Amino acid sequence: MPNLNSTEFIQNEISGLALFKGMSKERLAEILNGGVPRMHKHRQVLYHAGDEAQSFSVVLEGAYKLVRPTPRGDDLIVYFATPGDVIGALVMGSGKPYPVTAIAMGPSRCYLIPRSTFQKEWAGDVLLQQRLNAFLYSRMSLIQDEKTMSRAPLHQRIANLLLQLLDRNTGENDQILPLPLTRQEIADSLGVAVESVIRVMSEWSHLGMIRTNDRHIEILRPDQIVEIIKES
Amino acid sequence: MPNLNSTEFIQNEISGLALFKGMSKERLAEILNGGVPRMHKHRQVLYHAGDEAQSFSVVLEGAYKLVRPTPRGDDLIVYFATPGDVIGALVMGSGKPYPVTAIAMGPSRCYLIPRSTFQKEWAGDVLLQQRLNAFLYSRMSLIQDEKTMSRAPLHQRIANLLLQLLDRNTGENDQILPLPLTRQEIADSLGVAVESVIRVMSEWSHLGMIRTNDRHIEILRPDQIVEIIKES
DNA sequence: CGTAGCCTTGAAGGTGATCAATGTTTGTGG
DNA sequence: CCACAAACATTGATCACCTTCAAGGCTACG
Repeated sequence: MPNLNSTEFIQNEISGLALFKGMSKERLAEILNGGVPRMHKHRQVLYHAGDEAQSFSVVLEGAYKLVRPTPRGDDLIVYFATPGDVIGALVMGSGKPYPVTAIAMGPSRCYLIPRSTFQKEWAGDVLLQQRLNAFLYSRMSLIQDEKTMSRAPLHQRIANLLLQLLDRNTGENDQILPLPLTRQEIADSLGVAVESVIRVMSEWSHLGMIRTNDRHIEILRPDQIVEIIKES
Repeated sequence: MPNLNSTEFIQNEISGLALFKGMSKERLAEILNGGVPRMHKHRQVLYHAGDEAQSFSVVLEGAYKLVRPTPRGDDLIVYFATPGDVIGALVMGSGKPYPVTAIAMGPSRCYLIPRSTFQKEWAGDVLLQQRLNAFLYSRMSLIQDEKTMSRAPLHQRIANLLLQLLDRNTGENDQILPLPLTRQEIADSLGVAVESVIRVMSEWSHLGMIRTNDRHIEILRPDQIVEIIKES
């Protein structure tokens, strides 16, 4: 950890994100006005569904899951947010409460920006609006992709999810999923029972296609996983 | 049908939509520049998934379904677009081909605007971008709502869909769904088999909860449908 | 008046859910 | 550092729900 002025150091880090590409230092300072970095421990809650939406965040490190409670007790995971993602920003414009709960997956870090800054600086900035649009659009595409497989057998849907997440990998170690993931979370993301997920993935483990080490899933044979999706 | 100058008449009609609320006549003319009204017959295709995205549309009358082909032969419906909706606009910014196929449900009418107008007038307009954002956001909410019910029994998911669509009703006849809908389309929207949908809805028909007349579904007992979603 | 699209019904079968019990790892506090 | 709790992974048995396949009827429309 370099021992820099905290605010300045973080602004340097943030300026590298796609969301802020090509913006001047001065503009960036306005856009981030009033923001603070925040650390979260594993399973710590950033905000609850139903809370008044008073801030939004840029993910810097680790990962957060966006979760919706279901009528039954169990949760449904709507999105996995990884570094560079913005969470909670989409609701800023509407004046409604948060629609989902955000929970850290492993130790994570984000930059938390007050709602007032959104209204003053973000809402009227065409470029930012365009980029938020692009985020929303890609999230929608992911959901639709998965929905398209709703009639496919479970092993295909799991394979699809793993590959989706693997695609987010940046740089080195491109065989390990970029976020710690339990079988329960995979099940919650697909809307199926844990046991079903376990049965599928246990088989893959025995076949040597994947390996799990403390919630970190390694894809040993991506080619075989791809094959699973394609088969009849 | 009043016999007015076509362009002017339609601009009058369009100016009433939420998307363009509060815009001046002059600005509206710029925004709609190069656009043409277009009629579609039942089942006629507005554009195909994979086609180069050269235009987008505002729905004026009737309805369009946005469809994704699945690996198997069958289709999956990702959205029902009704009057006031914009379709194809979200992909304009990305330079990619259309991600879905748009098909008219019953005789329908839309206003088709060239991509160039989007780039010249829409992309740089903060207000329009905000409103497109809001559209995207509400579509996302609908999909998530439905995904939240993925583990619920089928009759609850069908009930949820019907109520979602009933909510779009504008004014009179608030018991009849605002678009002609086949059982096949309900099945394609939920990602289940037609026969399953039929079995559920036939029972409801016999119980007098719904009634179907040439693809127009009437909800006779909304209260009972609501009850179904809540039970256990 | 025939075809195409849509609806219906029945029988058989499979996939994944549920329930229950147990093992394993991680994290916490004395 | 140990003990205990909590979270996570696993396995088996049973069963319900939905799918699939097949056959037939109804209605709209050219």
